Amino acid sequence: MLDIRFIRENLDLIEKMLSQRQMTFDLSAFKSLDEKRRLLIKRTEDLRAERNSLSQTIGKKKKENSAELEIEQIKQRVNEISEEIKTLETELSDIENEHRQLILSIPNMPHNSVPIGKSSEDNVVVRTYGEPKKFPFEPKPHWELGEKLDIIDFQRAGKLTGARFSILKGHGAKLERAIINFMLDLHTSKHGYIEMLPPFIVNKESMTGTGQLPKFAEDLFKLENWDYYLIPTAEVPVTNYFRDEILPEEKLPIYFTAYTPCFRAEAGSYGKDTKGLIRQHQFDKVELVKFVHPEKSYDELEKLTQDAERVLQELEIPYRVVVLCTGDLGFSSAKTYDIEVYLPSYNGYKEISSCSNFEDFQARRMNIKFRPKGSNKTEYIHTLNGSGLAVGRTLAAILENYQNEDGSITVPKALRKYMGGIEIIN
RNA sequence: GGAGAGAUGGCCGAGCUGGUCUAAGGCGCACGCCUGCUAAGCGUGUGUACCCCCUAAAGGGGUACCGAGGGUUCAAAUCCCUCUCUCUCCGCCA
Repeated sequence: MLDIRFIRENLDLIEKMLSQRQMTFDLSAFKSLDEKRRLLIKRTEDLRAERNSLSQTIGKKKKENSAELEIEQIKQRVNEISEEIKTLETELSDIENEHRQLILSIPNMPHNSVPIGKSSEDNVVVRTYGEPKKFPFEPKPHWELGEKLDIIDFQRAGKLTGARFSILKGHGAKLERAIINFMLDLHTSKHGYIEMLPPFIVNKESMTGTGQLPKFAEDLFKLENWDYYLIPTAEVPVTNYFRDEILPEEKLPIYFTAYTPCFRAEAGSYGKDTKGLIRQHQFDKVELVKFVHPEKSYDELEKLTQDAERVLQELEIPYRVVVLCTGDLGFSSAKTYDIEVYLPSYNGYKEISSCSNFEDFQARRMNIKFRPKGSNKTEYIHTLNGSGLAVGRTLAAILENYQNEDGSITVPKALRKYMGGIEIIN
């Protein structure tokens, strides 16, 4: 959410931003609605002020034992005002609702270092790590490797649930667990994050706080008969942890990491990545979340991205980092780096982590502030998050990058102690 | 699931037989004074959101907010209803 006054005073900037994000938005509707709203507020508030002062007068007159008739006349007048207020209030509440929905559906302003572009094709590669391995044989995609080794079962998952679900079995399940533990240990012991295991179900307020609602309801799984949703990412419960709180400045920055399954309906993704583990309705992810001082948030974004990259470095898997252009940038984000892992089955790179600085966009929605030293005023903090990493895609990347000619998988050195010393899956 | 108690500003905490509540008091914080230093003391100021006026800046006025939403009333932190959450006890349960 952007500041209302900022929107009002910078409509031309907003318009430019929206077109850079490839979005259409009726700003003139906002303008007239905003003016109407302010006019109505003024009128109702003036009437309320009159009612309040008349009511006080009645209290005083009663104490002074004034004439009943006089008091009755004032009551009569107040009743008339109240009627008028009631009419205006219904009108106003409709307008307030519409106004709020409009503001909540305006995306964040991109940082000025974000390249301008139309789509993911205009994203800019920032750095590349490692060289894609040259296989002396034809490498297989992870879904073939996984099924042959009987460590991933897509068929029966379809029976149990439906499309875009999978079952990990035996060493596949163990590898998933190993990856999760490896990532959590790395971030807690080397990067200073505090581990959290949050609820996997949250309410509407939390979804609104991080920006999934009201705009992206169709991407979420909602529980029947409850106003609760399955989380699409740990970002939602972890970032909302401090909703409606004022944090002491000396506590900043605060780093959290959390493993959770993630549930995504992804209404708009039919036909994309239909094979394998890449796009599932349920997948595991280790998330990184930061609450930081506004002046430090861009330094923190660089550090957070490096923390996520470190996972792939330790696993010795090639990747590259791209900065998303305005047309590909997420709704709430001011700047995002994607980490893309090398996948032989794609003959290229695939997103495995998305690291974003939301500046005060989420903090304003969630009302998370801090009190700067030497000031009585509060300010919004900045929030960031990034995957550290998507576990399913990491497993896929390991299978594909560590495959041998006979279809067996060499376990990356960093994971062996989490795999009970197993060096080869076959 | 049953019975009871509670939710008030950054924090603690009074008010809860409706009308100077314009939410006491304390702590914390900020500024100033005082004191060789420190501690203590004294004074002043300190919530959020929105709207209006004024503006270079400062400032001034108003409305709403005492867990959330309704209701009664000229007037609600205070009375009534519904809901949420927390705590205590009982029941059930991995």
